[in-house]
Amino acid sequence: MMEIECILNKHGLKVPPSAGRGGMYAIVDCNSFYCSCERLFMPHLDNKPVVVLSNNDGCIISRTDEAKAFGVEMAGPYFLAKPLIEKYNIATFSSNYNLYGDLSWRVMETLRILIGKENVEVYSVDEAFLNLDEFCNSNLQETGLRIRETVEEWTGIKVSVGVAPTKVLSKVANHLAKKNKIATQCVVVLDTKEKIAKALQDTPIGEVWGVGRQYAQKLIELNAVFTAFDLTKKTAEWAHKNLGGVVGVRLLKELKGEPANEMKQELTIKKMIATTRMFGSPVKNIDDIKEAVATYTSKAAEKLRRQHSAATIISVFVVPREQTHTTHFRHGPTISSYVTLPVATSATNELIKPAVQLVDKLFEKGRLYKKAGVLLSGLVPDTTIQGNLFVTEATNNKRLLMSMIDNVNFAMRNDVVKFAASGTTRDWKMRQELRSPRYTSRWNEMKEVH
DNA sequence: TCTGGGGTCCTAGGACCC
DNA sequence: TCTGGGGTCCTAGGACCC
Repeated sequence: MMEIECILNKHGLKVPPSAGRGGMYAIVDCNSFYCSCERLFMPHLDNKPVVVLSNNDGCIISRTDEAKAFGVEMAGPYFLAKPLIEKYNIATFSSNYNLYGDLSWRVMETLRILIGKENVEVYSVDEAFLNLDEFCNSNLQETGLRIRETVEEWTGIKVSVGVAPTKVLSKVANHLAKKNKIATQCVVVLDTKEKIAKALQDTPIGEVWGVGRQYAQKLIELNAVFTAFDLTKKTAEWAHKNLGGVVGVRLLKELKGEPANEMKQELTIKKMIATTRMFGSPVKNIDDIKEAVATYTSKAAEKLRRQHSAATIISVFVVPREQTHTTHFRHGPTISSYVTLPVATSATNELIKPAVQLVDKLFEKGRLYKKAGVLLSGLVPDTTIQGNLFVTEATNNKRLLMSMIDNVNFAMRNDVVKFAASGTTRDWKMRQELRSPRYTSRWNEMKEVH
C-alpha cells in the first residue's frame, strides 16, 4: 500500500485537490481480457490471433486485435466463424472463469493499491472507474501511463485508460485509446473543451456508452444524429422525450461534461441473483430439468449467502427448443413462473423445494428444452430477516451448515459437496471442450516451469 | 345512480451494460 | 446440428387506498 504511493509521489503525480479544474474520472479497461488471460500462460500466443468462446462454446466473447483483423466478429456464433478460425489457425479456448476471476482480482487490487481503495469502482470483470480528483492538477497523461505500466508489470495484463471529466466521456476516451493503441500508448486524456469536441466528432452515436442498437437506429433515422457531437446539440427536454427519460437526460449531461453518474460504493448488494444455463444438448426428461434447476438453485443460493442476503421470491424459467428453423437467430419464448416464500431464506434446501415444484408447473411432456434458469429476488439482509410467529430458532443452525458447505465448495472451487437433488449424472451439463487449465486456482493444473 | 384527485405499491416489459 | 450469462434501471399501467 505504501510502496506505490511512493512511486506515484516520486513522479510528482499526486497533488492536493481543488486547486483548479473540476474532478476527473478514468476508466481502466483490460484489452481483450479473456484472451489476454489465456496468453499469459502461453507466451507463444503473443501477437498471434486468439479467441475465447462463451459457455457451451456458443459464440465468441473475446478476441484479440489479430483475430479481429482476420474478420472474426465479436459475439458472433462460433460455428459461423469456424472456417475462418481454422483457415488462419486461430487459437481458440472455452471460457475458464476461474482463471479470469483470479486475474481480474489481481488487476483490481493493483488499482486499489495505486490510487486508493475508496477511489476505485469495479464496474465489471475487466473494467474499473477511478476517481482521479487527487491527481487532477498533475499531468494526467503521465498518471494514466503510470497506471497502465504498473498494472502490466504486476499482473501481465495490458489495459487501456481513458480520462475525462465524466464517466461517459472517459468511456469515449477509452474507445479512442483502444482504436489507436500505438499512437496513444493506450492512454487518452480529454481535459480541454477542444479535445472533447474533437473526440465526440470522431465517435459514432452507436459507440456511446448508454446508446444501444435501438436508440442508435432511432437517432440516426429520426433525428439525423450520427455522432456523439451531434447529440450534444440537443436539449435536456429532447433527451427526455427521445432517449429513455431520465436516463437520456443523464447521458446528455455527461456528454456535455457535467457529471451525472457518481462513483458507486464498493461491494454493492445485488438486488437480484440469477443462475441460468443452456443445456449441452436439448433435454426432454423432466427429471433432468429438475436436476439442472436444483443445481442452479444451489449455485444461486451460494451467491445469495456470499452477500449475506435472503430471498423472498424465487422464479424458474425454461426455454423450449424453437419449433421453426430460420436462418436468423431469435430467442425462443421463455416460460416462467415464480413463488413468493412465506419467509425470506438463504437455505439451499428451502429454495430447492419450491424451485423443483415450479418445474412441475412449467414442464410440458413431449417438448424439448434447451435452457433453464433460476432467479432469486426480493432480497433482504440475512441478519434481519423478518420472521413470523411460526418460525422457530432452528434456522440458525441451518445457516451454520450452509456456510460450512460454502467454504468447502469455495476452497475446492467446485461442487464437491452437493445436495442430492442436484444429481450426479448431468447429461444436461455444458460442453466445454476447449477449456485451458485453471492455472491459478487449482494446484494440479498449475503451470510448470522448466 | 352518480363519482375526483392524489397517492402508493406491484408487475411486466423494455432498454441498456459487459 | 451448432448463437452466453448475469446484471441494472426505468416506465407504464393496474390495483388499491383515502
